[in-house]
Amino acid sequence: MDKHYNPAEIEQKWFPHWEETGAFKGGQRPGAEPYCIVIPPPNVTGSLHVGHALNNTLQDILCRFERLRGKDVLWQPGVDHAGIATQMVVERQLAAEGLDRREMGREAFLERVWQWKEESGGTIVNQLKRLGSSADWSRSRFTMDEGLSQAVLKVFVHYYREGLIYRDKRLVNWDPKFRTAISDLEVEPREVDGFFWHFAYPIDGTDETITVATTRPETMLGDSGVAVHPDDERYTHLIGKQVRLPLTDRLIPIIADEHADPEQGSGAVKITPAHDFNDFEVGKRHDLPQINIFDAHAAINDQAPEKYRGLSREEARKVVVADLDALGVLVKIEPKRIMMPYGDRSGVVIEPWLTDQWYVDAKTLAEPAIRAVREGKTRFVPENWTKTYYQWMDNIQPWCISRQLWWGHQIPAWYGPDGSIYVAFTEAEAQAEAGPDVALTRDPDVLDTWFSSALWPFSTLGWPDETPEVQRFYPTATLVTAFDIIFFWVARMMMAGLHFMDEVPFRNVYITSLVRDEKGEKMSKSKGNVIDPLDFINQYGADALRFTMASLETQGRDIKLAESRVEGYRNFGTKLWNAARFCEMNGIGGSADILPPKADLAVNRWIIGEVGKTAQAVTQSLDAFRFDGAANAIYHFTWGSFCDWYLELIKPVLLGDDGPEKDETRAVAGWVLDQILVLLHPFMPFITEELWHGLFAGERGDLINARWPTIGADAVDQAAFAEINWLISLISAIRSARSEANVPAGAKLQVLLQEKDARKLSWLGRHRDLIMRMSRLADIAISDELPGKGAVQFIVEGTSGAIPLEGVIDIAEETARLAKAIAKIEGEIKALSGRLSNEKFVANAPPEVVTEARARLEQERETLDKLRAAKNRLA
RNA sequence: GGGCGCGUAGCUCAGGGGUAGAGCACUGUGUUCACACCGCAGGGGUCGCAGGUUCAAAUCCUGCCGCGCCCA
Repeated sequence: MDKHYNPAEIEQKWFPHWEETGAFKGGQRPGAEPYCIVIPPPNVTGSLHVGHALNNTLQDILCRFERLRGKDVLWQPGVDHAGIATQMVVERQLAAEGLDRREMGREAFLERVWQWKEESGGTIVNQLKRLGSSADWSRSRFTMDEGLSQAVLKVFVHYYREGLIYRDKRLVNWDPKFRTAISDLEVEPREVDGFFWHFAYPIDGTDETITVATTRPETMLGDSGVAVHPDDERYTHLIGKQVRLPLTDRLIPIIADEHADPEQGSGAVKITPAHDFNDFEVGKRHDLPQINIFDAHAAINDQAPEKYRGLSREEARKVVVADLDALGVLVKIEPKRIMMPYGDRSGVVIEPWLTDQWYVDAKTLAEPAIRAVREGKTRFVPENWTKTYYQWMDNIQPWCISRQLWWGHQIPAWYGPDGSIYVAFTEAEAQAEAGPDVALTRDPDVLDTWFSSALWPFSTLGWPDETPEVQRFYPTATLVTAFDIIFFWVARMMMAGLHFMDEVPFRNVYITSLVRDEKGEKMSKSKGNVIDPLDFINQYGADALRFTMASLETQGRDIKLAESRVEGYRNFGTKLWNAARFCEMNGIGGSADILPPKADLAVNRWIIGEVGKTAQAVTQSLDAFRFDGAANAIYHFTWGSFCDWYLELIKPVLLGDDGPEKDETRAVAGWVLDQILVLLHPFMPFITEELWHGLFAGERGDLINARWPTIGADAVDQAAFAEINWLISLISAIRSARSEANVPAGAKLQVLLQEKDARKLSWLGRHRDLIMRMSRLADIAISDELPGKGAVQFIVEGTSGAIPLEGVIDIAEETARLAKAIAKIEGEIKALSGRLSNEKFVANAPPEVVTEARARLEQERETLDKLRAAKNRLA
């Protein structure tokens, strides 16, 4: 083995090996329980960010864990075509070449997109591989693949025929930059500085005016009413009268509607049904005309007076305000913080716009999806996300699925000259339905990307074909994803899965934490605080990054990712590496056996028990999705128990003469190291696979296919546990006493122990040399009398001890040290005896708590006596 | 306005009625043939505040203060 741990070298070596040997392939263990995770498909335009790194680390931990447990694991990977994002990227490229998609035509443009996808679309997949993701890459899918497109087609047609998809003219969130509709979820409301413009509209046939306030004055060109609250007495007399709308000279009614808030502004509000979601509803209630004054670019169209036509929203606002001011209609302008909708991709202000679009009847589909969670068929972890899911599902709105883009699944709908609609699998079928002489034109729009993502858990497995994978792996076990796509994706998969597969798409939904930067701020490009996980991989290795992610992944709290943690876990890798090297140097190797070797020595029996406890802790934690708990358990065992104690405790045996003790110890040490490698493999796959091979020359296959430990906490040998615990405490106490008395590290001293207990004396006899070695002593003697002056004293597990140090001890300092220990223990005794003398405590507390308190009190009193005696000896 | 969550050691966070924990940072020290990306030893916390429930509260309940997120 190399003297130094070099993550980069190891990682390069093992990933290709695993892929080439087919270790990631699902369906290899026909007799075993299937276990399937579908990857949340990253955007084809994407590159690895910390969110992906976290998410895929956790998925990989689960998959490797279940593989080691013997399940037939399929981690289904793939990539999403990301309609708007991808079209943007390619359009930007075209623009740089002076080209425009509309000029080149749909077909040529799509060819360009595919070309781009082939060349640049694989970036994120390679990055996921660098992380060590053990997905079955040979089955990788793309939402625009032939098979997945078939699934989309089938779903659309079926939904349509069942009346779950329909075409409707409604207000949509219109993105004037991309000139497409987007869904509610793609709109990002932001609070910005704006104004409230107050206008006094003249009331027809009177000298009165009615004042309305608006944050969007230009929309007044499309006003078709003014609303007041029915109970607002200030305006009761005006209801039913007409306003002469300035600039347009149109007459519009004053209506009573509860939408008008008497507390807001003047209490009267202008109604623009074609350009505001609330006003749209008000307009419908009162049958007001919907006057659409914008074109697709959000410029003023010919519904407005000629003067304003062709002006942008921003220009129109200035001109309208100026003109109203000139007419004396402008009452005042009030600065105000207002909420404005922005497109999450385009960053421009979204325009509520009246268009024909396709909708999914989400409300109907949501019902079974809500029920499935309520009945526990799908479980959210952490559980509180269930509420978020219900809250959205209970208030779900029709889902606008058409997008005025070219990149995506084109909607399988054809229109006749009279506007009649034919939805079919093919054009021929539509034609057949329409009749031979009807000229059909296909709907040019494509579907929302999430429409295809919603089918991901079954479309990737081969549906609509009845593939063996669909049979075997649906429903999938666990979905690992972030909370921000519970609505976008999780909910929609639930709906589609239940509708077409008649079964939930996954049993568990594990919602990961959000990764923030070191200071707890959300990472964003504009803030410049984005951490590139690849930097950490390059610097510290994928294993270190993965372990960091796992150990920081606590349920329900954001992750603040600090480089120091990554560095620390790289150090952990180095520590393990060196421990393995030490084993190798001492003839310790792995074995092909999963059960612990026979052991007589207490240290060996002890460490086997510790492995059992650790294996149980890691297993239980992973079963409960407690990634932090699992990572910490294996970390502490490896570093704290194995390296710090076990390896030190067995050194005398290893350095001593050959014989059965040495053989046994080598066998146990090798077995323990094997268990560490298996337990750690889900977290740090590369270094563990490397060591697994480095430590065993024979044939036992790859670690990725090894078997998870079968022992648990029942492997603990109480006698060995007591003995080794005593040993560790004694060594620690001596070390501590030396250190506190500032004894030079090199000084070899004598220790005197006052001990009569036969069991402890036998332990002492057995470990005498070891204790001397590990606490740097020249001699250990049993003595009835302990020296006071000129000695450091300590009490450990009921044993008094002293280290004579003629002339070195500062008596005052030593007295103070003992006094401090006495004071501390006196406090504890006081608290304990206080509790025990409380009748109610003795009567009400569980008996074992009372017994334990009594035992502890006795122990503490004994220690106190010994501490006092030690202090007295100093006097 | 509705919902969710968080305030525990200098920092980052576990814990969750019955002895306050970890990692990092810090301090001292370095003998030993795995490891200075290390060893050994150590300091450091009225568990946000105030009430309540209980024999017992960091933990459960209520209110308040501070911080964050989601939805309207």
